[in-house]
Amino acid sequence: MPGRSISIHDIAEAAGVSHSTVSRALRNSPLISQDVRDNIRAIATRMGYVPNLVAQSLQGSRTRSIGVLVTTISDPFFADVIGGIEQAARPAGYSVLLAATHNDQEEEARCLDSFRARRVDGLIISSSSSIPAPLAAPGMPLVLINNHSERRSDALHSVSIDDRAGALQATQHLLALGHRKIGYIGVASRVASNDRRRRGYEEAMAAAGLDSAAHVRVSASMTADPEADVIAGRRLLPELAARGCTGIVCYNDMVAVGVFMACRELELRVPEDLSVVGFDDVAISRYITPQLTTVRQPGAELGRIAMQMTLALLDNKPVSDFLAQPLLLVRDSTSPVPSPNRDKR
Amino acid sequence: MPGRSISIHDIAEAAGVSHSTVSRALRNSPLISQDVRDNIRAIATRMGYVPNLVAQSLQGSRTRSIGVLVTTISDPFFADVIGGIEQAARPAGYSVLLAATHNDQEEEARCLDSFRARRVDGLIISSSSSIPAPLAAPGMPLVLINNHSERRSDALHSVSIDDRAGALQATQHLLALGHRKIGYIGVASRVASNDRRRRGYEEAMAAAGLDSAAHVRVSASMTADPEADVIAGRRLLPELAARGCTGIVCYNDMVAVGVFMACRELELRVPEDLSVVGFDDVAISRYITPQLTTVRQPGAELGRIAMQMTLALLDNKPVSDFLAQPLLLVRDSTSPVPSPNRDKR
DNA sequence: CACCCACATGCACACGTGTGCATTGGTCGG
DNA sequence: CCGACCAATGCACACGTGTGCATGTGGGTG
Repeated sequence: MPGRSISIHDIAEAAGVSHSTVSRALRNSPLISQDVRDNIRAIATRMGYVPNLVAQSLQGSRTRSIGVLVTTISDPFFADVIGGIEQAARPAGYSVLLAATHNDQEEEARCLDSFRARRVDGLIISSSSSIPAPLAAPGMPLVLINNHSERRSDALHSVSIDDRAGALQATQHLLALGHRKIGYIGVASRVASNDRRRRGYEEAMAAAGLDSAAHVRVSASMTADPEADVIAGRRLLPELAARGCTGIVCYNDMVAVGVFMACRELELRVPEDLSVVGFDDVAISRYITPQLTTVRQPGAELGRIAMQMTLALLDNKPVSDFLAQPLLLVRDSTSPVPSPNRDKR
Repeated sequence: MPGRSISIHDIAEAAGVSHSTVSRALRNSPLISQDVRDNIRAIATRMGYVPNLVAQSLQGSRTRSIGVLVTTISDPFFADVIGGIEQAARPAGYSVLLAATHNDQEEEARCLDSFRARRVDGLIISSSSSIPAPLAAPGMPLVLINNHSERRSDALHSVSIDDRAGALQATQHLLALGHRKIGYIGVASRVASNDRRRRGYEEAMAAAGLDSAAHVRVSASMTADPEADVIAGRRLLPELAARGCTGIVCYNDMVAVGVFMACRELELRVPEDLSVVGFDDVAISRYITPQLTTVRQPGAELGRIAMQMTLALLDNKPVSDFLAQPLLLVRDSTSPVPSPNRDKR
């Protein structure tokens, strides 16, 4: 029993005016004389008045809140994204409602229903599953992060990174170092972005006149969890190593971590025996040994931009999709291909 | 302009009844005859009705939402906590409102004001700064995570880990391995928990009749950021190494990561030359080389329990504080103290 | 036939806030 | 001195939902 906090009616009674006057005074309306305004504001602070945002939401029909839907919070990349969103939302007076679907279609539907029921003003979705056909109310701003699915509707916008270009860049880096047998390890739990990255890899290989089909491995697991990514890298590397690959392009940094673990088990040295490139530039990539060469994907910035885009849409300003250009960070996990000392089995 | 979604009035008109009947029918009230109930429900789904939760919140005075205040989202430990909270909140029909103060007192006040204005039903705070004197409305459930500050009020509850016992255990582990000169590296940005962990370390040292005062280092930086923790470990290790320490107890895993980096720069081998113990058991601790010996602090579980405690408080059920017992996970970053081959400077 | 009761439904208010319109009191100009 | 205009404030409604109470209707019983 919260005891019901005080409202403008209480203030009105205390000041001997009507509640309308209080409402106007608090909003600094010029209709109210200066002294009455001051008096009311003083009484309000004295009584510890805190405006009821749900009542305001009901009367004007906006809640000044946005829903953020994400696959999982534990993944450091998503955590960065959420951080960026929150950081941009607060100064604008918006609150963020957070929900995590764990790649579960039903769960996702429930989350969206909840957001709809709460009448969020906008929606930011950074989840890989297919965008639900019955979107939120048409006209509600919807920004997708890393899920630019061929722009089917005019109402949905996207902020994303150029996955294809990133993977292309990563592969070209390995090619420039002299690697010829280069593998790709991906995950099926993020279908769309995985496909784009794989395609970037294949494109670079094809341009160099190299075969790639035999060196692609994609984990079938559908659980979108950093742990699952690590397991994927760890389990899929051995086959590629056995096939003589000297370089690996990974779907993301967590997969690369798994590759590192597999290498230790196989007693392969990184980068002497095997060069590894990651994707995302998650914090962890600088903390492992050797430090990971990776494609930078600025999570916090993507989140911030998505939020700003949402705000612009709420103002009916025109916005255009944002495609971030990836940046290859060369660190210590890649080196020139080893000379013909092919003593490995 | 969202076009104003349909309300129970619209359904009432379509069904030729009053809005009260619709309201009762949708809530399955036995007051309404079965056939009318079915008819109304059918019309509702046909029209795509989605109840307005803000109106419901205004009328009954609960929002079925809880505010979560956290220092930073990027820190993997906090991310785990948030994940646990969210996971427990959804099945109970609660939404979580997320905000991050970055150890900024003013920002924290603003966040709390926002939560108050939004009339959240409960509050979960996992931020280290001092609890603001003017808490939320008295009677509002408030659960603190890892901030059990001497239980000043009867209204605030806590879920936390036994920091002292954890650090004690970590230190005893090193002592059992024969280490005598053991250092502690902490951070000032999380005052309370850092003090408790330091005390556990000192207690273990004192019990073994060893000096500890000279081997304690605490980073003065107040930015609560995983990056800052890494920097702290990296910057503070060299002095302790120079003083001949063979074992280090770290405030958390991120500090340990920093220690690892410093060791590489100093060409110290872990664990041969230096044994390192972390705290938290963040995912990253299993991914670095060597895998980190650390004290497990189950973030997701703490979050889940905090949420369940909040729910119990909302039901006016009695709850008691929860103090999780830490568990030492011995991995590869600790080993017996090196024999007298003291060739180090 | 009258009365009572159960059942089904509508009326009206409450929740807290914002705002269009009416009302009042005062001042100024003609 | 009277009308007109302006400044300041109150009235009343709206937003969408839930619920106490009143209303109405039908059937059964005395």
